[in-house]
Amino acid sequence: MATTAERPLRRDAERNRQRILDTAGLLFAERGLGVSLDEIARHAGVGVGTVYRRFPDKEQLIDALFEHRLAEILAAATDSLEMSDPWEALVSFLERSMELQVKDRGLKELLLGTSTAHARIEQGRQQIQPIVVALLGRAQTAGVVRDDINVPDLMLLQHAIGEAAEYTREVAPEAWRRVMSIALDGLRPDRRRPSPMPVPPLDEEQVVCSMREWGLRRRR
Amino acid sequence: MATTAERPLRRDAERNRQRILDTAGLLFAERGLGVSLDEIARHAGVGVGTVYRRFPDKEQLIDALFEHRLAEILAAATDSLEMSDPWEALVSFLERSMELQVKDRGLKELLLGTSTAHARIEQGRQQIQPIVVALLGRAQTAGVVRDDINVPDLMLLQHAIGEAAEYTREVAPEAWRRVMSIALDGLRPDRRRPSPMPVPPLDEEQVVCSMREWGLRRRR
DNA sequence: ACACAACCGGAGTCCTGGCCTCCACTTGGA
DNA sequence: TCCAAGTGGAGGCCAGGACTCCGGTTGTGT
Repeated sequence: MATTAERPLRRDAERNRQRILDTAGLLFAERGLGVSLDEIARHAGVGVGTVYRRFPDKEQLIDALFEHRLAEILAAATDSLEMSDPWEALVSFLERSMELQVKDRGLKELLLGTSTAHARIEQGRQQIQPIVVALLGRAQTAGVVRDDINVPDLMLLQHAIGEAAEYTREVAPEAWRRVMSIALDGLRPDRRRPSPMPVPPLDEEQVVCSMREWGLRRRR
Repeated sequence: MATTAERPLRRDAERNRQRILDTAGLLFAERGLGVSLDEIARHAGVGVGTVYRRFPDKEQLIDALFEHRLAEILAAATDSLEMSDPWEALVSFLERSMELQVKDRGLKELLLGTSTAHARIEQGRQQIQPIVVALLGRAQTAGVVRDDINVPDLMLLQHAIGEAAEYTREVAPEAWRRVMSIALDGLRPDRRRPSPMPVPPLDEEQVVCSMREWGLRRRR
């Protein structure tokens, strides 16, 4: 108690705090939660000390940073729930959620990773869960989604598609939509024809590039 | 020239060499290519020096180790090509290939990763490629696979499913088959009903466990 | 049985990279 | 003006991987 807003930061300090938050957001988004605080400091044009003074540990930085990101996914879920077509509703949520995760690698790691040690994130997840249950349930009772799948299947699917996105992110950042399209077609109980592909397929060269990029992204 | 089998190793040396190869195989399979030679030495019950004497660098160890693994995939491909039903042929290859990759994480990394610096692996890949083209082509002209997908799409799918497998590997090592089943249903140009799921879905607890495992597998 | 080249283990060096502390210097603002 | 608040970044600490070296051991040809 009496810890928050003890007293306003000096103006330069506040400015630095914001800079750190901003760059951390960027770096986490494009390289995942693994980036070091030193690196964030360097990119923010600020000393390491400054970072550590403001955020005693990485957890706090992450929590501060991802709260509203989580809220975005929650919003996507509730928005979708309001759509009248049960299939469109589910698809719209899955799509929006994937878009957010593709744009922000850190968010994805937070969503999929260890639950402990991020109370707020855990709480966010638990707000989202029932909505997903509702979305899936509605689609299934409407008969537009096969009923032998459950929510964990959707999670797995999201994770899988997310990795495909990761693989091609440098070369064809939208290619994951093809994978998703295939998966969505696979969720239907029956259908006459494939849904049209949202983006063109990868060509030979893009594959080679993706392989190279991916290879050296995991240091070796 | 005159380098191979210069002279047979002393018997104990040969025994150690084999031990190193064996344990390296195991460790690469379950933890990926990232494991250090020191660790391999420790698990093999052998000094680090012995490892480095026998395999001047990791590349050579890896090449020696994965040549026949690659051959297995190639065999899966050619075997499948001989099957009469074009759909069954494609499915059988994809399934076998995934099984191998799930069993051996190192193999997967090699298949998907950097092409350079592993000439033999690259060559193996190039033997497999045309067979996959044939498998897919045959299925498409037979009208059992939608024709707006190409080989890179299959790669992406494999990568994606592989990650789902990675995610649940400790808790439900067969769960990836559900994802694959959905994806396969998504590949058909049309169908009346979903194919039956090969394994039961994850329950709540398994999801939580997977999240935890996955979280701490990427150190943090 | 003996000698010795081949082989062994693993302590030790070097290096990279993360986390975090400390303190001499700057600066905002009462 | 003055000083508490704030700053930067050198440097300590530690983990862990790659690789070397050498005193000691062992297989083997004779």
